[in-house]
Amino acid sequence: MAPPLSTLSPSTMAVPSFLPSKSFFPKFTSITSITSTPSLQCHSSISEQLHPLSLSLLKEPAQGEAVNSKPTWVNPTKSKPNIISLERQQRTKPASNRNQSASLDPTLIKTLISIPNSDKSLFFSTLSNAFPSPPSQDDALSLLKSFFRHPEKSIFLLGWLEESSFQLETIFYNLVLKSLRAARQWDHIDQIVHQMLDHGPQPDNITYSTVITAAHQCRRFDKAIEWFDRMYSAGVTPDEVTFSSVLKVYGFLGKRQEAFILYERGRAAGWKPDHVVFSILGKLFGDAADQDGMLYVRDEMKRLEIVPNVVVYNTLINGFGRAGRINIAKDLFEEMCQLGVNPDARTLTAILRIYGKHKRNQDAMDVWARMKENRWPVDQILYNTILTMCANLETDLEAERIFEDMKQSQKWRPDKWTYSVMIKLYCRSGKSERAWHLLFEEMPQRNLQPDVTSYTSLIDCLGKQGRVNDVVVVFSAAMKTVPSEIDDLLCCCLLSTMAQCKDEKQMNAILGCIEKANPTLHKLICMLRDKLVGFDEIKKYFRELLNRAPVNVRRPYCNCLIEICTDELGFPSHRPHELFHLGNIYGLYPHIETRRSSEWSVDLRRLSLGAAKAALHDWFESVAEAVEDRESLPPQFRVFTGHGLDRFKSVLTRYFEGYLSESGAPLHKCPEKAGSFVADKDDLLQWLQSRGILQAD
DNA sequence: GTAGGGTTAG
Repeated sequence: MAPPLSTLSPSTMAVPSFLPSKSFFPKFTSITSITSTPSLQCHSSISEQLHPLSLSLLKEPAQGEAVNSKPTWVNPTKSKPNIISLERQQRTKPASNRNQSASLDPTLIKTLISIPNSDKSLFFSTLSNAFPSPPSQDDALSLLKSFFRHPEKSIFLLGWLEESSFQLETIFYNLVLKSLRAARQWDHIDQIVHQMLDHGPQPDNITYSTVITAAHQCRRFDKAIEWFDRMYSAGVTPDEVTFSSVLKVYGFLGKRQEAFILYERGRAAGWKPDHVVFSILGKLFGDAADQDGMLYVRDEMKRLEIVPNVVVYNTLINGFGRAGRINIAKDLFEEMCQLGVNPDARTLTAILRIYGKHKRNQDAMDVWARMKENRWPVDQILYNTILTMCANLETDLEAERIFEDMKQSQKWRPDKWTYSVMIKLYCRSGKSERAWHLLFEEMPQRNLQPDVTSYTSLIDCLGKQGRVNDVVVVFSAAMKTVPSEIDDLLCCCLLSTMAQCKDEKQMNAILGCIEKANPTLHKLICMLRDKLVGFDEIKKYFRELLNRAPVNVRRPYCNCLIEICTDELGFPSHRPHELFHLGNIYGLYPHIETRRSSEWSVDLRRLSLGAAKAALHDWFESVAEAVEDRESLPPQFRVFTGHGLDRFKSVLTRYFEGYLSESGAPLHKCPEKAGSFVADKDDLLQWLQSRGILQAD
């Protein structure tokens, strides 16, 4: 029993609801060493694993039919409808009239291109003069190809050919569509394909794949899927290229399940996919950090005995890196080297980025040495990635050496990305003078326009040093050069500068910057300063601010706001607590409190100082509430503040040592667990009562 | 761009 065509179309595919959202692959593939067994491995295949699933997805048995009955093709007079055509559509060269196919006059093409788009009649008459009799197929195609960057001219030519009763085959329309795709003219494309369906010539696989990729590029994903569906109803079975175009659309939409089901259906029809398909699938799963999906791609290739090429390796290495599976990425990299698949600049960019990000110094240095030894190819992005890697691995001297090399190089000169990495590197270690020199001296000398991240780094660095006036200077420069790029991260750095302000004058200077950068934030700060403004109104503006900010900046925003309210800048004393409460409402501080029968704890690590104080106060209150609610309490309470040798990691602990002893809290440094303070239940409750946080019995 | 499909940086 073959499914009716409509059930083959992807938009009507059922997606089983029991599949987990992160990865829909059953956990069947154990992660095995790739390098040790480059030959085919005997994994149980996913189609075997999903056998019962495929019965419900691939076929839709009639009611009453046993699920395990073997379907038979009962109507031999009709061909079996297929999901995919196993033969790729061949490009056909149209019959050409060799007598008239002399190369076209380049001045004619220039003349035609120079005709204003408003003057269609001049375009037509110029053509008619040049071709008293209809042009050959070859000439018409050459003309169309030379109009690739001039979609209006492509359309004109098509119109003129139609008028000249020229035999227009599908290839002519396909070329026009390509020209329109380059110009991102979606509506025009849609219109032309409809016209083809209505009046001919009929669209073929090349038409549909051009249309699907055009819809993708024009961000009309709904249309991409719609046209894929439509080709089945028009009786055109997609081939591998059209299939991969739509798989890519699914990838962009994050529709992994749909892509997987479509792929499996193609496979079930006997399709043997090529490298391009696997690289699309690899990216699709890699972008979602879906390890099982990527392992599936790898295993499928092994099953089909296809050795990945460099592009497939690149997508998989990137994907496993994104999923945090550094060792698998490393194994893949070593495997490709062993198999003689030469890494290119993108491979090296991928692997070095991963090693840098995850502090794999030794692995990084090893690859770098091999790069020099084997003279592996380099490009600008790879150069900058190596620099970023050095910054991540904190090998600043090496970074400086590479930077100097680049300045001397004729081929790989520093660009704005290079400068951004160096500025960040200097700012991280407090070398604001050097960063300043790069940003305001060297970059203009080299005619490089900094982007916002460089300004943000420098503002952050100067802010931490309390150089408020310099922060204002840098901000003004940013407003002048990149006003449209000023973002929430930069505003966060302005806020943290504000917490460093010594007096009203400094604070007003920063407030002035914030007013220009983000009026909502400015309004919120003014409200926070006004003791008459209530919680609900603060909540409304806070929410508005957070909703507009990207997810990764929301918590820093809240931290910084708590910070400025904590410092003695004239904010009402209850603001930090209110803001911390709001941060909790919006899920910015998850998993801070833990309650076990033996111990309750609060984890203040990774909080700013002010936020940590607010969190601790909040915790004391929640303990008091538990007492009042007669909950059973553990014998011990613990506060984590973290530990470490560097200044950043120990600052919270040192601060709390002072704070806790000043306030007489019975939390004492715990020798067994570094970076934490403990209190006995009775001592803590007594102290909470003495502070009025807990009512006396 | 060879009438259609693939991979890199805060």
